[in-house]
Amino acid sequence: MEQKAQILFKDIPKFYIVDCCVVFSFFNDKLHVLLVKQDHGPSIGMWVLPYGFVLENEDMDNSARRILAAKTGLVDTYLEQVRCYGDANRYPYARVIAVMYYALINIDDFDKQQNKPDNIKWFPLAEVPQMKYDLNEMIHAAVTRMRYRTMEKPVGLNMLPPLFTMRQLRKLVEAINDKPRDKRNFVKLVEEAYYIEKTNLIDKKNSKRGAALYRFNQKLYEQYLKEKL
Amino acid sequence: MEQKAQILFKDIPKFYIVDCCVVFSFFNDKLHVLLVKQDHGPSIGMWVLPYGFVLENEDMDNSARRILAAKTGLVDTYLEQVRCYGDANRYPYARVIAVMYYALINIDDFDKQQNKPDNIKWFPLAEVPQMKYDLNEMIHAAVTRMRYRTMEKPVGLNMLPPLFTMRQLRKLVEAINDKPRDKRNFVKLVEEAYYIEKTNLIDKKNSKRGAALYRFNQKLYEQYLKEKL
DNA sequence: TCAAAAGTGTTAATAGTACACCCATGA
DNA sequence: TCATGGGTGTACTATTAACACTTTTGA
Repeated sequence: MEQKAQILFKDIPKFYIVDCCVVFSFFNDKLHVLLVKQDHGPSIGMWVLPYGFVLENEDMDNSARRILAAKTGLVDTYLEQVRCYGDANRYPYARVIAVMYYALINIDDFDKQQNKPDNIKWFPLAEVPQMKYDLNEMIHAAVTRMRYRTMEKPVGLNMLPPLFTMRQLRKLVEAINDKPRDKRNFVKLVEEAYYIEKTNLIDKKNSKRGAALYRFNQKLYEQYLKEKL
Repeated sequence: MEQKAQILFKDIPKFYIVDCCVVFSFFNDKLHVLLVKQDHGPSIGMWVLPYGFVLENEDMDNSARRILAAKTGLVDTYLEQVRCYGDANRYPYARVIAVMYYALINIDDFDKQQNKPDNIKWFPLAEVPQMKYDLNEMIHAAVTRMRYRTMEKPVGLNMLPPLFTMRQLRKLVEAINDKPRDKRNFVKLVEEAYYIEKTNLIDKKNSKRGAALYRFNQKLYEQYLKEKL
């Protein structure tokens, strides 16, 4: 294989590749994005997206998972590639092609982690600072894609704990779409999505009266998908 | 810059990058995809997507345009990146990362071109052959994205001539969504999208009575977008 | 006892779907 | 004169949006 490749790929240029992650979480009724303060290199002191080089023999998606785990400690997170940024001059120090992913994580899982890097910080989406290169554009593209995907599939639940109240869910949807929802209409909407099942459990942390806890049911979701056809 | 890069990027692996194009056109009331019969290399004789290596100092999108122009002769085509395929073993002869685009072209413009390569062929979408690697998956992803995009923006018109009849437009939409439309309801839909303006011109090629020709009006479209807010 | 969040139905407006006949023309 | 595709309106259904009061309970 190596010899064949040498003939076929003679004089073909090669490129550095980085995976960039736009990591979303939800708390204080707001979407947040995780940024990293650079501690070396030409952007030292600047906020950037978590990134890392793709390695030899490493699937590109796995590379993104590795980079994500390095900053958050989390594995098995929801991760989706958005697109690739390949302009010749996007990064001034070398030709580096960036493949951008977004991840959806539950902030409780993140908070539980030990030994988190101290150069990371959650920014509310509306307060993300101006960054270098095309990083702000990346976040914008990630938000757009995430919005679309959360309408199409219930992946937004990755930003909530396994048990959540109707209020939490509504606030999440409001934050994702940056638009308030009528409380009663929202309940009806969720009831139609019957794969979000009401449990007998009551959350007493956020109200005196207590609120019913709901959870995602995978089996019911598969049934729901079949019925929708 | 080169010296700095040598320090920063010491021991970082580099990769070959190809752009792949899923080229769509519309004729005989069907969507078609352009495939290329390989005339060299390990897949000789097989149908593949038009592809080519990204060059040094070439923006990745421009690379896709160059590749597209080589097969179709067309410039200024509608082109959108879909995503990047980066599994370590996706291509067995070397680590090659593919960035996939789709293009929408008007078949009349294509047919007008001189000196077209003779190893290319239009396949109706339903008759695309089984191909090597992840190429069929790429087409599927391109169709999905193209469907979504054509609902969101009138980019599907790139597959019609500048002047088109209501029937052509309806057949195009039917082909894109693989679903028939009621003729009368469709007219109402297009009338609401008032940026598709009726001209005084009549097409007599496809019917004895003659059919009104419509065209896209960019100014009206911008106005429409403003009003939609 | 009262503040704070939970829970709960009905009506109006809008958007989408179903459906069938006459028209103009060239062959 | 007739076969072919062009053109047109109305009624029904489904979906979405608007809207306000009562309940529970811990502090």
